[in-house]
Amino acid sequence: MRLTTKGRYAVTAMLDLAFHSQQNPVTLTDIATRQTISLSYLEQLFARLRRAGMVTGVRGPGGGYKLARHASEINIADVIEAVDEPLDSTKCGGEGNCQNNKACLTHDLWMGLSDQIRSYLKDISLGDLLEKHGIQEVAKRQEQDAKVIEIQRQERVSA
Amino acid sequence: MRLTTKGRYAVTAMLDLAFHSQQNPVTLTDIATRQTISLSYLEQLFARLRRAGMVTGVRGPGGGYKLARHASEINIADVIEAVDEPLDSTKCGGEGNCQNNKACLTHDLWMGLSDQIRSYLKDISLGDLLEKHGIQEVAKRQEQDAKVIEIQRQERVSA
DNA sequence: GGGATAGTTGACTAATTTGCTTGGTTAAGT
DNA sequence: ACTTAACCAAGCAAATTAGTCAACTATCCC
Repeated sequence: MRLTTKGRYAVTAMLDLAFHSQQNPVTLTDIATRQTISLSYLEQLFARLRRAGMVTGVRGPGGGYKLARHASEINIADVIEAVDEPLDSTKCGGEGNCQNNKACLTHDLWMGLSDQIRSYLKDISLGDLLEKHGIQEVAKRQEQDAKVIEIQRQERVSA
Repeated sequence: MRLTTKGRYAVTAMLDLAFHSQQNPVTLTDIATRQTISLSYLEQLFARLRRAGMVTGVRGPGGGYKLARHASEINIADVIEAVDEPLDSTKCGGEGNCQNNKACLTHDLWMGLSDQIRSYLKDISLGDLLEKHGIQEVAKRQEQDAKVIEIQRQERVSA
């Protein structure tokens, strides 16, 4: 289990998606604008999330992404593991043969620690986070900000 | 709070140190041999650990490193944060101005999550890990393995 | 004192990952 | 047809990881 900015981006984007895709699909462009993540990087992350079966893509106008399951049934650990590399763990792929073909301290201790963190994150769903106090206000403000940015963009285009 | 291989190396090395430095200081060469981590990489990690006041260096023959405090008073979170970069968090250094000078979703959610992981790791000390079942056996075997490697090295030198 | 041991420091490098860009193709709605 | 937006792929700059090399300093033992 690793915790990097990549995982953070994925969780943030999924959270944004969970919040805004109650009825209609949400475009990556919208998420990119609201969360200030580059569109193409989001595309890469969502390709993995889609392959992991966590989101479904809808093509064409009015399309975008939706959660494949309810927000309360998608946990943080799965999101992070979907975008992270297959987590080679140490050098042995969970074989426990990293040192002279036997288990090393890393395996017996860090792996246990890692499992505890994973199980901790598995108990937290996107739905749990959405219910947290204050999220609604932040998300609303981001919608407003996004509209302002959109208006500015259109003014630049028509100028 | 980030979790990468760098932090894992640091925890593994500190654990090895905690186990072997009951009486005498332990050289980085020994740790490098037992844990198969490159000596120079260990040097970099221990330079940070020393600056963070977690270990003390003893120079000269018979020297090496010792824990600055008792193993039960050194927690995992501190070890990881000592070797990791000053964790710039997002783009704002904890200022909460990452998006249009206001807080973003990342701040309100991921940061909270990160804090929970940190406090979780703060409750686990090196001493706790040492007491875990099975550690003693692994460490003993690693000592044996290290001796074999040393003998092989000397044979190559004298040959 | 002189040499061996061992920590300390710093500069430098190769490989990998991260985050992002560019330029497309394909499916679906209008 | 045209637009929208998912999907796909190659490539690239910056950061991070992991490791090398070389010089220097403190300490112990003979």
